[in-house]
Amino acid sequence: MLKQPILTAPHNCAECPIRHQAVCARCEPDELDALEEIKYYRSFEAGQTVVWSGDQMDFVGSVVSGIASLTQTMEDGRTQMVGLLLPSDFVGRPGRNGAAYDVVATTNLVMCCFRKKPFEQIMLETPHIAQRLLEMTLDELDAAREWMLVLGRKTAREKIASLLSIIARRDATLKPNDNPGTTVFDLPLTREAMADYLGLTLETVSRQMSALKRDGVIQLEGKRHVTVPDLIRLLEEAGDDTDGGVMA
Amino acid sequence: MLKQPILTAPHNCAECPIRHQAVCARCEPDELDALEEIKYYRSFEAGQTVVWSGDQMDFVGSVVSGIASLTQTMEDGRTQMVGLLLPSDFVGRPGRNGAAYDVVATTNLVMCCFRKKPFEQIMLETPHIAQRLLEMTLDELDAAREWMLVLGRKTAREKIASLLSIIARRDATLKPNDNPGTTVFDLPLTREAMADYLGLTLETVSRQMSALKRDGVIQLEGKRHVTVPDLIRLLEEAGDDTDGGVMA
DNA sequence: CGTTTCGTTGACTAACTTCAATCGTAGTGG
DNA sequence: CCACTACGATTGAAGTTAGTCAACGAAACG
Repeated sequence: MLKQPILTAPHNCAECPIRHQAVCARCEPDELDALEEIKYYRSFEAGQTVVWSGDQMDFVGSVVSGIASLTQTMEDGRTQMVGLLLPSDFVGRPGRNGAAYDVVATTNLVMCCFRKKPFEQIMLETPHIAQRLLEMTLDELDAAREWMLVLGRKTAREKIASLLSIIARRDATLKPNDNPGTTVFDLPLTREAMADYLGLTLETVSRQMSALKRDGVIQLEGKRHVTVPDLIRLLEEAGDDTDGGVMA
Repeated sequence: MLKQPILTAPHNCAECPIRHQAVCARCEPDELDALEEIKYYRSFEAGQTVVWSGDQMDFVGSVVSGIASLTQTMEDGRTQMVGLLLPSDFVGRPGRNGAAYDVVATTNLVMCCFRKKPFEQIMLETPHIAQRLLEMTLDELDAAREWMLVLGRKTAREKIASLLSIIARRDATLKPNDNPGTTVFDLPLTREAMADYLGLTLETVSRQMSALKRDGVIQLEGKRHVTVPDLIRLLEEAGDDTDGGVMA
């Protein structure tokens, strides 16, 4: 595994990078104080498992930095990634004890955790938190459903293009546009993780990556560094509606 | 299309069949009164579209009786069902104007609708509603993620068995167990709808239904009436974890 | 410099789709 | 009442896509 720097946790909410996106986004100062009381940071190295499916889970929390994945595994070993957790995403389910999925750190990861019982209590008293959590959950549901279309109906090539689009779009909103139309990013996933996300084998992922490269849809430097010369072209390859409209 | 009786709407919340499962489940009498003010019933015939993806949606609501489906369609016509809405399920998203999916009545359908703006207002003032909606949304998210495993990793035969399991399990909880181990139900979906749900072609659905019948996993009378002599066997065919444990 | 991990590529196979013919039942109109 | 049609469903044969098995390549680590 490539050595990555271990990121350090912020010292308090004021300097927290996800302060205005996470479950605490709408909290007033006094509400934040209540959360500070029950919060602690945890760091994980790439590859570490944060929670095992079925295990007792005594905390909930937010991804502060790094990427984690939610995966389900069948008895015979087939696995499907069912969620990709980016900074500000929420982990855990208030009102339930056992974890439903494995949570694995895909990169080095810092999480802001809240002890579950007190968090549930605070949530009852703090509509701002419950409202924000509802909003985030609805967004996740939309993302999951969009992914169902990818898994159920798209070809291998379209699946790869869809995944790259998502990552490219996210990076495009994060970074200011240096070159208009051109997008550059590093894949945060191994070929195997991509395969688990897309319901493919890693060989098929590799082949389709090579095909997209051969056809000029993407450029690759090393295994992970991707350049997208024409984002519209990539979206067309993904089979998404591109004709000017806002994405669904 | 087979003629079905048009179901009539309940007259008030007290006699509503979904009173204790829907978004209003935890409401106090005075909270129900507020909802009664802004509610109205709508009926749809099997096959009718309730909402078109992208359209303005000026209401939210609950399925009272019947079944509806959420579907996404690509430009070239490929469609994927992304949700199956059963009685008590919630339709629409507070805080968003456009519908993200097509909502189609699969059977005759009665919905309890709330005008959207006032509903959003009531939700802000009524934690019982927001809490229940959060809980329901988390459940739907779990269902969507379970479905991602089905779509991404299961074989055609396992997919069919998974769908039958879900319907069988639902009917088993609804009806008291007449014959222990034996489950009987009517499929609420055409072969094409099953295919759209499972990310298959209708031919493959038909072939695998025949195969499951040939192998004695299910019995068929007509196209729709299904008998499952051994539910455990069906669950094994679905590839689900059956060894005594609680389902994930 | 060997070892490990991740990725690529090739040959072959299996699973599912596509195209097409046929069946059965329910509703329709002569 | 009975053909006629429409629709859903089934089945077969051929075609395509992605999976499987296997060898090899490249970079990083100790």
